[in-house]
Amino acid sequence: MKRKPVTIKDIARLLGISYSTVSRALSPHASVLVKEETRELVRQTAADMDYSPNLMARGIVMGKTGTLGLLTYQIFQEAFGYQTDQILKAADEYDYQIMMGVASNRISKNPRDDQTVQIKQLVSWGVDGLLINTRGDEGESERILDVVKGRVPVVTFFYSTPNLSGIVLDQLAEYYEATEHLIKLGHERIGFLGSHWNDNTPLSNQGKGYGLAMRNHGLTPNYAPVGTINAEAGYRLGKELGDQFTALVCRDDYTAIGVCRGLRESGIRVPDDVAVVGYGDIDAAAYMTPALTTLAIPYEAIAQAAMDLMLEQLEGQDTPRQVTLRSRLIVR
Amino acid sequence: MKRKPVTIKDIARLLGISYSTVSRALSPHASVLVKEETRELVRQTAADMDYSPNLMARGIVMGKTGTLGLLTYQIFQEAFGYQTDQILKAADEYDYQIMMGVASNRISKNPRDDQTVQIKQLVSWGVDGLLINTRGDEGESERILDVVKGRVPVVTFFYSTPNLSGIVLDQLAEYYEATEHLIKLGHERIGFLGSHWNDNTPLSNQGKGYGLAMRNHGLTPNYAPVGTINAEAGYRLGKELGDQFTALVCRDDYTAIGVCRGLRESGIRVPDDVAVVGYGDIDAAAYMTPALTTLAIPYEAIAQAAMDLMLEQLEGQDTPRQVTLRSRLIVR
DNA sequence: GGTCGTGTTTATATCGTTTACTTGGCAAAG
DNA sequence: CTTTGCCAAGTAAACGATATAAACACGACC
Repeated sequence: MKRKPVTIKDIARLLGISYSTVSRALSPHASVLVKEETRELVRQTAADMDYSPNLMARGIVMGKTGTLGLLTYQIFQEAFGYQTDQILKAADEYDYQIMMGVASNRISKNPRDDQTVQIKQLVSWGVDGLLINTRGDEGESERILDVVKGRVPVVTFFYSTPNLSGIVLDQLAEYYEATEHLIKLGHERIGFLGSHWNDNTPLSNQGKGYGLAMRNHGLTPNYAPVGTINAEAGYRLGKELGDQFTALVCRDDYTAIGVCRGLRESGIRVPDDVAVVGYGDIDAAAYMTPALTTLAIPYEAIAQAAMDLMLEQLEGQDTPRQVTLRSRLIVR
Repeated sequence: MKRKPVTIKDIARLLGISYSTVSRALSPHASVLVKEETRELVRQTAADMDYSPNLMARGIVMGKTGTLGLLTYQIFQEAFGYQTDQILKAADEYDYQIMMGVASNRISKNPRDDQTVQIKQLVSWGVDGLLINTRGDEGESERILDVVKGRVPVVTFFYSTPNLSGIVLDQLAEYYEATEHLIKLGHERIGFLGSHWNDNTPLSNQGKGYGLAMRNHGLTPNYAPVGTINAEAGYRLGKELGDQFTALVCRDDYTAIGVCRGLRESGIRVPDDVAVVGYGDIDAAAYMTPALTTLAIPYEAIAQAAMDLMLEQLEGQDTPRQVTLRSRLIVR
C-alpha cells in the first residue's frame, strides 16, 4: 500500500504554475527570485501535501549531496558509539548528514563488510567525502587510496595513514606515559597485553610505547599477545598469568576487565597484588571495583579535527595533513 | 582535485556503442539480453575505467533503492552496537543496504536529531523501508505514523507501537521472572531502580513486572526512580540506599554497575549483603567482580524478526503485526 | 526472392530535480 | 509612443541511470 510520493510537479499542477517556479520557491538558497507571495503559497501547499524533496534527484543534478560517508568497523564496542555520536554532532554543526557504512569482521554471504566494498558503496551513493575509522592493518592506506581514486576527499582517524589526511592517536606516547606511571609507583615486573612491539604495524605502537618506557627505566619488557578485543580473551589470559607480574598494561578496557576477573579467580588480588591499566575509559571502567585506571580517548577532539580536515579538503585544499592527538591517562 | 566520476556514457563513447547497451551489459539482472561477448567487453572496460554506478540515478528511475533506513538513538550505549550489528547482518542476508539515522537527545543547532526530522530525511533519501528503534515515550506510535504517512513500510523494535508492525520485548514478563528469581533465593526486601509502574508508558513495564512479582508473593514493592542510563546515576543512588534492601533489580546494566560501586563505598558487600540484577548483559557484566546477574537481550532474534516483518510488508502485506520476544535471565 | 523469426543493438521517453535562458508585463525614461 | 530596465514566471536542457519500443542484421523457410 505504498503511496506514490508527492513531487514538485504535483504541486505545480495543483497550483496551475510551472514546476520550475515551485522548485525556486522551495529552494533553500534564499537568493533565487520568487515573489514572496507565491513562495509562501507554494511552501504552504507543499507542507499540506506532505511533500518531501527527493534527495537523490537533487543530488544528481547538483553534483553534491551534503552527505559524508562514515566508515567504521567493530561496531559493537562502546568506543564506537561514543566516536560515532561525536562525529554526528560535528557533522551536524556544519550541516552535513552522515551515511554510515560498517565493515565488520563478520563473514557475510556477500562480501559487503569488506572495507573496500563499503567504500565503493558509499562513493556510489554520492557522498561528498569519506570519514574512515582505520583499523591499522598492513597496507590499509594504499588500499583506501586505490579504491577511492581521488573521487572524494578522505579523512581517516585512529591509526596513521600516510598520504591521506587524518587524525592519529599517538599511542606510543600514551602507552609510554601509562607505563611510566606504573614504574613511578614502584612496579618493576610490568607486563603488556596486546600486539608485539616488533610487528611493524600501527597497532604495535602501544607495545612500542610500553617497551620504550620499560627499557628507558632499565626494565625488561614482557608481553602476551591478545587477539580480539573482548573480556573473554582477557579473562582466559588472566587465569594463566599467575603472580608473574605486579602490574599489567592492556590494549583495551575489555581485556583489562577480563584479566582482572581471571587474576582474581586464581586468588590474586586486584589492585593490591596486581595493578591494571586499560584503554578506552568505557562507562563501566570508572564504576567497577576496583575502578580501572585507563586512557580516555578524546572522541570529541577527534571528531572536531576530522571535520576540520574534511572541510579543508572540500574547500579545495588537497595536500594531505595529519593531526596528532593524545588520550588522557585517568588514574583511579 | 575532485575527479569527475565516470558515467555509463563515457564507457559508451569509448567503445563506440550506445549507452543503453552499456547499461544493459552492466545490469545486475541477468535476464536482460546482451551478447555475451559485448557484455564481457563492457564489464572489462568499466572495471578499467573505475566506473561505479550512480546509485542515486538508479534509485530515481527504478523507484526503489534496495536500502532500508535504520533509526536509533542513544547510540553510545553498548546495546546499540550489538543491535545495529545484528541488523546489518540480517539486512545483508536479503541484499539490503542500511542507511542510518541517529536521533539522540543532544541539543543541536539544527533539530536534526529529532526523531521525526530523521525519519523525513531517510524517506527523502528514498529508503524502501524504515526500521525504528523505539524509545517508548508517550505518543511515539502516532508521531511516527503521522510523519511517515504510509510512504514506506515501517517496523519498530524494542517498545510496543500500536498500529505499526514491530518487535516488542516483554519487559513485564522479563522483570517478573528476574524478581521471582530473587524471591526464590529467599530475598524479601527487594528494591527496583527504574521507572515507576504507574507511569502509563511502555517504559514502566519493567516496574510493572517487578511490582506484580512482589505482590504475588505477598511482598511490598519499593522503587527508586532513575533518570538517564549511565553508571554515574546508579552510583549516586547506591550511596544513598544504605542497607535498606537485600536485593536490587535495575533498569539496565550501567545502573547496576554504578549501584554496586555506590553500595560498596558505603561498606555494603555485593553480592553477600545485596544481590543486584541488571539488564542488557553488556560485555563487562560477565567479567566484573562480582559477575552481574542480568537479562540478555536477544539482539539477533530481534534483528531477524524485524527483517521478516519488513520483507512481509515490502511484498505487499500491510496489516501491522507484532512479534513479542523475551530476554533471557542469566544467573551469575 | 520475399516473409518470418530470432537475437542484438539503438533511439527515445522517463524519473524528480536544478538552472541557464526566454518571455511577458509594467513602470520609468527618452 | 517607443525604448530601456527590472522583476516574476515559464521553457527547456541537463544530471545519470533504466526500460520500452523500434530498428537492424541474418539465416531459414515456403
